[in-house]
Amino acid sequence: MGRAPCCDKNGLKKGPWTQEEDEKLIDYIQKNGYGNWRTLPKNAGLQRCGKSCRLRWTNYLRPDIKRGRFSFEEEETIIQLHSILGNKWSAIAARLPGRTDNEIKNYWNTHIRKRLLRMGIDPVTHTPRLDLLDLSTILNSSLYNSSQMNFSRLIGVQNLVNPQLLRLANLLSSSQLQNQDFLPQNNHMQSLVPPCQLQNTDIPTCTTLETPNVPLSQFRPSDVTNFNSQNCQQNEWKSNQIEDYAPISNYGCDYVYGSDPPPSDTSTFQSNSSNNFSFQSVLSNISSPSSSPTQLHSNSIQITSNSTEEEKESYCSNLFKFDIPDMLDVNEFM
DNA sequence: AAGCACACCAACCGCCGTAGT
DNA sequence: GACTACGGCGGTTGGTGTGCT
Repeated sequence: MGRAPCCDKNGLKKGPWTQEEDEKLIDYIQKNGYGNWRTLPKNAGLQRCGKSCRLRWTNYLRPDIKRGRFSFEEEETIIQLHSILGNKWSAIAARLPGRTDNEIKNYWNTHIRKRLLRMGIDPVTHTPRLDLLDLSTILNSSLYNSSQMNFSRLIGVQNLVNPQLLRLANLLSSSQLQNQDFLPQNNHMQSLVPPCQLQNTDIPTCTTLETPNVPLSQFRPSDVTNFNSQNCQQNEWKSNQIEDYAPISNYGCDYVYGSDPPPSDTSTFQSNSSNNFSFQSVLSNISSPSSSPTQLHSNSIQITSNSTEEEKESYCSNLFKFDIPDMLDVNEFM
């Protein structure tokens, strides 16, 4: 059944808060704390509904709220977290001390989202907006028909493939995804999209660590862990080809699965004997935005809170790229 | 100066999950 | 299990400010 409105329409004020109301609310909470929002306005002498009081407190009056412009580090953190969490503003806000979900949401919608759109990047999927491949191409390809098909492998190369297709592919293969051990440790790249299918576009692509729209809780590091490069050479991938298609977002992907804690140098894509990504380390990296994110690229631009939109945009272009030092490293990753 | 369009952001709305009865 | 109250969340709205013509 439907719920009653959170507040009676009789006599309860709406709209912008006055200074007097703010003072009443602050004074009451300082003396009594905030527990029962339902009864708080009455006790505090406010003609507001509890919901309105809670919102005013959590989004504006709370003493630990940091006001003012977002720093570039904060902005980058938001982008990184959004690529993983999606529109989970409260979850993102939890990683940005002093910022509220509402503030982050507003900032995303008014600044970051527009910038990404200008860059041709879908702010929802964090991938280029153009559909690079149509479904029939994928479904008719050896990729789909392969008896050893494992779409989860594509997580590591989803930068090469339309994410919508990957979603569908993952859906189709959901039964396979229930089994973490189905993937043998050899012959991994057998069913990857051949480069010839990927050369139809020069559009730089980017990706997120997580398959778009797949809840974080459903993401299994093993999907990526099982992804390695032994058969990469079969596909005759060349480093220049990869550069054409592989500007994956850094998004913490600098780290190597299994290398927990993360290496201190996150400036380039890392690869070591484990050939693994560490999703945990990704998250821990994200939680530590102080780790000099502006050093991600050698041609990085010095970004400050005073940087222009163009400078930020330029930097964001780099943010959506992987550094791929050479073919060897890429193979190790794959 | 007036009118318009756009940007920004505080606040609201409606839905959902959970706990209590 | 059904119902209700409540807190929390994400999407949206609308008022205000700003810049352009």
